[in-house]
Amino acid sequence: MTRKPTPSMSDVARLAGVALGTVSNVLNNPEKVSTDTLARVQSAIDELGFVRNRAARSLAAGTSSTIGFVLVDLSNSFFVDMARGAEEVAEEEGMSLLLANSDVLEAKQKRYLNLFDEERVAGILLAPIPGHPDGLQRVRGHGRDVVLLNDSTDAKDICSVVVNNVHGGYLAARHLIELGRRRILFAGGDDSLVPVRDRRIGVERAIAETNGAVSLDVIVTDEVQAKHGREVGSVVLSRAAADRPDGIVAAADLLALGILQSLAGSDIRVPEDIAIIGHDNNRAAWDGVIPLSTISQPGHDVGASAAALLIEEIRQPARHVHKKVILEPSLIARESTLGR
Amino acid sequence: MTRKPTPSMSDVARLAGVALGTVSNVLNNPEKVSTDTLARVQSAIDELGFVRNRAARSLAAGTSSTIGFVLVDLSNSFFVDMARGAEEVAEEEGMSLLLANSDVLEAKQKRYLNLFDEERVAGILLAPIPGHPDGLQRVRGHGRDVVLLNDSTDAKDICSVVVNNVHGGYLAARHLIELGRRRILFAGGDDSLVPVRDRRIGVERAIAETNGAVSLDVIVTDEVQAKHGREVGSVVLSRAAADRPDGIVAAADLLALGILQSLAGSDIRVPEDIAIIGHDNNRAAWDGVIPLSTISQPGHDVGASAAALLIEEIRQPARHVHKKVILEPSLIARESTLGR
DNA sequence: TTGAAAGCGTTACCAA
DNA sequence: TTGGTAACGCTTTCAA
Repeated sequence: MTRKPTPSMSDVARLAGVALGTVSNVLNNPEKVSTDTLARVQSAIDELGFVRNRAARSLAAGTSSTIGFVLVDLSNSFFVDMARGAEEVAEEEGMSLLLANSDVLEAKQKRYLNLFDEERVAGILLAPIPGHPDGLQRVRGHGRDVVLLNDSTDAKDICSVVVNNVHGGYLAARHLIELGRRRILFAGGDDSLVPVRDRRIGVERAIAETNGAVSLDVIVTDEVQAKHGREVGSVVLSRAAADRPDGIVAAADLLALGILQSLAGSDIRVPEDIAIIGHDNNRAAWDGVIPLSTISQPGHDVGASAAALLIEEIRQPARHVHKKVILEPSLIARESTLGR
Repeated sequence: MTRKPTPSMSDVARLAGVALGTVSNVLNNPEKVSTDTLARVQSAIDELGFVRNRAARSLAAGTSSTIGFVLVDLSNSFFVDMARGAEEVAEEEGMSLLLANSDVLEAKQKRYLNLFDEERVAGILLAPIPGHPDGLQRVRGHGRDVVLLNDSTDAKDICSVVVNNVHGGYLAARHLIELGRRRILFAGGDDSLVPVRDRRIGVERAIAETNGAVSLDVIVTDEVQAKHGREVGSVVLSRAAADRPDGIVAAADLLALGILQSLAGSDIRVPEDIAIIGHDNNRAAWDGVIPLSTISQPGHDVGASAAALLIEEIRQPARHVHKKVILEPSLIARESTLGR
């Protein structure tokens, strides 16, 4: 099979018997071309199977219409939601969104940031490795527009969109308190995980508002996977009934799920004896045997706002003002707190 | 903030006091440059904060080192696994992988296929919308190399990597049979979903091998979500005990999970009374209260093989032979069939 | 080893 | 409205 060289605009021009610039106009400013020239060029394009060369295009025009999104973890539906939200906005605005997964590896994050930089994309969305917005400064230094998702920086010259995790923790605790729970347990990782720390702070705030009517206990886990939740469950089970909590706020749904699992093997009933609420609205959570109440992250909106911010920055650099957008999570109550 | 224009190679050349071609050599053939010229150019690059322009690069060189992966559904971990597998291989081979999510929408699939085509990527990986490898022929026609994932076509001039779903169904049924189950139920969507159909065929094959010792019953669901599984559960519960299956093969894990949920509310014990096995090894499955046995899709390997095939095709078009690679799924037995 | 110059396929401008 | 032509930033000969 002989592979014909890809036809170029000049091939099209020759076949249609017009000048090169005219072909360009047919593609980019069709209204500036007479009807029959347009038709002639169009059929030449079809006949040749011509496909625009974006490399040449963006080189000549000095602009690109694609946005690069470097995200930390595709296995986490929160980030996939962001991608979807960003994609919708980008599409509405006539831009395309390309994804790169850093997979929680600094080296990859740096590589892809650099790739998009070399690619001269119109702008970059970055959901960085927690606490590692590396390479960001480099890219910023090159004048490329960047918006941070689910993370923020002290730098004032960059937009970011984050979720109010403090409020998330607060909502979770309030929910349990309103259901009449008086001995609350917060389970989560240590303070190095900022979202976890914020959620705990929110919980503490809700507890404080009760003026001592509700007690708070905290168990710090190594991570926030189901496995660690099962460990929390064992600890709870090992206590005398009177010392057990009647409500648990877990810093993540998988953690909550683990707790649910270990409690399922005992005579403790959920939510009658212990109500449980998690965070993130993972699919794993609501598809469980006991659907888990949770604090839902507005992933879709995070992505959409970030993309909107980025596009504004790209299109109106002069009037654009850098800002930090804070989105609110919301409560989704299911069986693990409400019962059937 | 005044935004300096991005420096180019000629700026670097001027600052370093060398010719343009020398700078290019420093970047691409450093061994052809004397040590001190190299150092001088390097420091000029650093001083200016120079970043290669890939558009110009690929335009001039006529080649690209990025691969585009258009995938159908980022919410499905199977495809995310493929992306990860493909990324690993691409990275080893010095290429970058960019992702685009078609989100089960034909229009988007076409758009992104076209984008990568215009971008003149080195090659394209496509995990198409089931039964809709649209736009594929167009892209292929332009001479771009494409490899199909989790789908195949009659066309002989294209590589594809698929999973042997018939074998998956067979493995699932064999597992139940070996555990002593004699009344098997297969639950899944209708035949328009090829993977589901294939799994059913595999189950039928395993049943046939028993020469009538094991019976098969089939329930066709609208889709394969947890919700539909709960419906299947109700049907089973509504039957007289003697008419109930003692083993269920579900075409997907979410479906199995739904069945598990509705059975949990009854006095039927899993797996003592009914053993259940799903398909796909979704996280939702193994994080459940009763860890679900499942047939695991080799997503990672599908992605890795596809990327390897694509890169071979890109690098050695002459000696490359198009092939269809069939990967085998494997059994992961957990509590829902084995018990504790 | 280094330098100079010819493309690569577009866009954008100016003249016709 | 159309045609011609100079960039765009790089790679790749070919000479020096």
